[in-house]
Amino acid sequence: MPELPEVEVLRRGLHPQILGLTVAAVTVREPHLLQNAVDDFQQRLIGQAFTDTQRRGKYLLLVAGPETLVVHLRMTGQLTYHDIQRPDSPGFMRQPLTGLERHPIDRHTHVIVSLANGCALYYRDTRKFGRLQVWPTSQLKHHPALSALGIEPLDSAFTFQAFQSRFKHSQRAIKPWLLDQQHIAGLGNIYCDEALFHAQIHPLRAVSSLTLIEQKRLFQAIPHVLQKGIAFGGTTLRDYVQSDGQRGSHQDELLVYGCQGKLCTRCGTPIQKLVVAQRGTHICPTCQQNKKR
DNA sequence: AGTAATCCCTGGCAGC
DNA sequence: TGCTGCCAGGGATTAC
Repeated sequence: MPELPEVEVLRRGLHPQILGLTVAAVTVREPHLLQNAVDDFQQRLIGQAFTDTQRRGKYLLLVAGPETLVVHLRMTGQLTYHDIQRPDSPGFMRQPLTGLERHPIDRHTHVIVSLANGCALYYRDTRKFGRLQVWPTSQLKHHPALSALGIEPLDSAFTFQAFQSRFKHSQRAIKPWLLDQQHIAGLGNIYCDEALFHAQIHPLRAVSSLTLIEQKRLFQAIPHVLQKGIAFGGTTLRDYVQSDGQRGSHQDELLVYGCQGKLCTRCGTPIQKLVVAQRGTHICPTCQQNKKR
C-alpha cells in the first residue's frame, strides 16, 4: 500500500540512477496494466532519455523529454532498478530458505524498461492493481487523474488557511474525507490512521464538527506523519520495496496502524481495530473519542 | 452535486 | 494435511 512517503522514497532512489539514461527497449508482459496501447507505449518511450523525476500525490512521474511515464503502484506495485554492475542487487538476491538465486524476472514482473547502459527498470505487481501510462510532458497539467488531485501536504502551499478552506461544511466522516485524493493528495489508509491518532481525532467525526484546535492539530499531524514515513524509508508491510529492492523500516514506527491489542503509547489503552468506509481503521479509544456534535 | 457501494486481483492465513 | 473462504485496499466506475 504505497502512499505518499513510499512513492517519494522510491522517487528519490530512482532519480540519480536513471537520470540521463536512454530507453533502449520496452517489454510488456501484461498489457492490462497499461493505459496506452502496447505499441504506443513502447514507441513513445524508446529513444527518450530520462530528464527528471517528480511525484504528485501517490503518482510517480518519470519524465523522459517530451513524454512522461506516469506510474501508480496502487497496492502491490514495485518499481526497481536492476543494476547489472552489482550481482548482489535484488535481481540476484538469494532465496532465504534454499540459498538459490532468484531470477530477476518472475510471473509478477509485468513491464521491463531496458536502458541503454544495460540496466533495466522492472515493474512487478502481484495483484495487478497498478497502472502505467505514457503521457505528453507538456500536457501533464491536463492529465485527468493528476489534475483532479488536491493540495500537496508537503508543499509550501500547504498552509493552515489552504487546509481549512477545503473543509467546507461537509457532514462526511473525517477519515473518508482525508482518503479522498481531491482534497489532500497522497494520504492512504496507514498515514491517515496515524495522522488522526496524532491529532487525537476519531475517524468517524464529521468534518464540520472539528474544532479549530482539532483542525490545527490535524493540519500539523499530516506532514509530521508523512515526513516520519519518508525518514524511515517508507512502510513495508509486505510488498513495498525501494528502488534498490530494500524494505522500508517505518512499519516498526507505526503507533496505531496494525497495532490492535498493543498499548497506546500516549495513555496505555489497548489499540482497537474497527471498519470505517470499508477500510480497516485503528484508533486509541481513549485518545480518539467520537464526541457528539 | 455529493456520497456510498462495487469491482478489480492474488497471496496469505484462519478455520475446519 | 488440505481445502475453502475471507481479507487486504486505491481509485475508476456505477448507483443512489
